[in-house]
Amino acid sequence: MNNNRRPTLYDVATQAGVSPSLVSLFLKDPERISEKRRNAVRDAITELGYRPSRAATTLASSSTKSIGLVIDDYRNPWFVDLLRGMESVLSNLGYQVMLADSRPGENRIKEATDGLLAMHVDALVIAAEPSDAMLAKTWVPTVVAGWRKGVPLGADLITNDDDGGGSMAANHLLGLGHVRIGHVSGSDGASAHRRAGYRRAVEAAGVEPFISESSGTSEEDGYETASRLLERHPDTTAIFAANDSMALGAFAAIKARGLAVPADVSVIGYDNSPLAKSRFLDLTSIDNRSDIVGADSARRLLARIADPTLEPERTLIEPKLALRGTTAPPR
Amino acid sequence: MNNNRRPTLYDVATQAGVSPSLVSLFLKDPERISEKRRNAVRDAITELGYRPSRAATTLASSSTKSIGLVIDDYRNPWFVDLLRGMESVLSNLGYQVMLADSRPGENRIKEATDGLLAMHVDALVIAAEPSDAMLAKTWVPTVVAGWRKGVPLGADLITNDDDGGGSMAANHLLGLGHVRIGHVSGSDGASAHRRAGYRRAVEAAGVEPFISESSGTSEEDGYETASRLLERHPDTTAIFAANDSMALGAFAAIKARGLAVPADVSVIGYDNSPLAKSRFLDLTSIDNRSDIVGADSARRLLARIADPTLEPERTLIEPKLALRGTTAPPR
DNA sequence: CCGGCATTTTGTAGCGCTACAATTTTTACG
DNA sequence: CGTAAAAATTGTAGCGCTACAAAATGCCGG
Repeated sequence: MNNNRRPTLYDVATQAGVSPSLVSLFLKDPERISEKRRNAVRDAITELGYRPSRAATTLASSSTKSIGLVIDDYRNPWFVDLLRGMESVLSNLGYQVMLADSRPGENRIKEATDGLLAMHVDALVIAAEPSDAMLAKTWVPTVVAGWRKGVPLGADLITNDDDGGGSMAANHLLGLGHVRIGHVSGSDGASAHRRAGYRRAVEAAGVEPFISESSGTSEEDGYETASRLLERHPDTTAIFAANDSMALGAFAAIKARGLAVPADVSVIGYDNSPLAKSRFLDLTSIDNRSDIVGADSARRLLARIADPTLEPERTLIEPKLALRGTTAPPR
Repeated sequence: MNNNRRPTLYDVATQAGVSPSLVSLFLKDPERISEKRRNAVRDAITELGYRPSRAATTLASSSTKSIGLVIDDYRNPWFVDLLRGMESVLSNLGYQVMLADSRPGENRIKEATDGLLAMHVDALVIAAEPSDAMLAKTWVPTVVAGWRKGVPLGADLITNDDDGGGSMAANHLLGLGHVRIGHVSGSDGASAHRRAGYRRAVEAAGVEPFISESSGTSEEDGYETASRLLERHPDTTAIFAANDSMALGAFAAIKARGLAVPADVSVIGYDNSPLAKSRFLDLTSIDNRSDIVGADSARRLLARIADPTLEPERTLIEPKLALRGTTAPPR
């Protein structure tokens, strides 16, 4: 760190003996200027340690080539797949993804969104529970990713088929021959859909649903809820947990009762998180394909940036079973 | 989304019947203007759906009240504690933290840093392996958080005492009465320090170190390395893993040999990650107190923002044992 | 060696905001 | 009431960059 002020494009221009416009041109596409000047400018930039000011660029140009992503919690790394999915279509086009989390527990999702909009993102992906008010005057194309309670105005919706995934989980257990299948459910919107799918599938098979509902979605919630379920239905041979963390809690509850997975009780989770993929846990799970959601969101947004008159759409992404070692036929 | 262009401060001023300066004043501190105008401005803002342009604010003012944080990988949620630690001291002061990851495997850490600097962050925390070149002309106060290989120029260093933590882990096991203590080590800088601490502690106790070194730091690496260790030293009664993920891998290796944790083999990890805290895994671990590193980094940066002539410092943060159920005396 | 055209380079005017000095309004008090 | 001091409000000049039209330069055949 040097005590002089940070160099500007004008400093570079002076140093290289060219006009500021030329430096600007260089920044946008070095190929467009003569080799002689190009070298001069490049050298000046290196020598001065110049870095363009994004603020100035943003202000002077209408597009920022960046897309905002609002997530609810960094601790829930499911968003990483979403992010990589977005980047897979955006990076080549020179777009950047900017991330903001909503500071869980503080309902800062509006603030997170505003922050991103304040940075002039060209478009927005909201992967958290949005409110209508938030979306009313966004001024940029927006997609809501994942299942959400509200039906937001003017935004595309790219949704994981949590309902279908719930059925898929239940059908997997039914297919293995289980008939006493409990469901450990959570409190969020996605859980509600997974629960509905589960219920539909077991009822279609003529089996009675056992649902134990929690007030949260954490491992601890999973533990308590699964304990309650096993208490009430000691003959349960399989548990479908609303997400992988809760499945881990269910493991703990099963272990606490002296039972084994999958010998006594099969367990299937949801999200196909790193947890599920772990060699030690080896948890059968439902993969909701966030990477595809991310890529689709990005494509949709690009389309709406190109043509803002496009009508909002709604897309459903099919989940996939990730078969591992925690589910087996009943004894 | 409305098709008109996004409103500016001038639109608000016109709508509220005041000067732009007044609106600017309102934005900085609503208390400083008369109640009458304050209401008029507030109403105009709501009605127009106005959001200040951060780019313009940044450009017009010298400080952006934001601090950049460069991490290596979003998938490794250890950074969350760091982030919260920073926020705990910064939020009250109106500072914001901006995050960028280095896109693991692409060595994009310079790009991440440049991106943050392009946004005019007032200061920088680098929680990834920095290169000297990167830091040469940063123009802003910088601290490097966590242990790193290089000795960077002009930056503060706030370091977890990984060496001390390694000793702490070994001493915990020695204290329980173990004498055949293996160490499953990883490939990064932090691992090297933890390894050195382990070695020092066991040698001081007159016990022979068994170290099995991996080429990575993942769960899979932990599995392979622990398997190798148990192969060579079947009488091992305790394993110290270089991080919690690798500890999970060690669990898998122990289970694969038909042994139990902690009855046959005790396991201690490092990082005190959510994984370790899990009720099911209940893993004894070393907490490297990233929250404190974050808070200290923030404080240090604030001091250097206030007085840029301050000399870089080096601080060591003491780790702490997080005692749980995977360590016990040997049979 | 020149016109005519393509290519490269430059000047000018903002983008939306804040700093700060200047001005106007309000308040306090003799 | 008048006036000085305090409080509230405003005008002006950039911050560092890009867009775009205008100017300069290079290149070609005749």
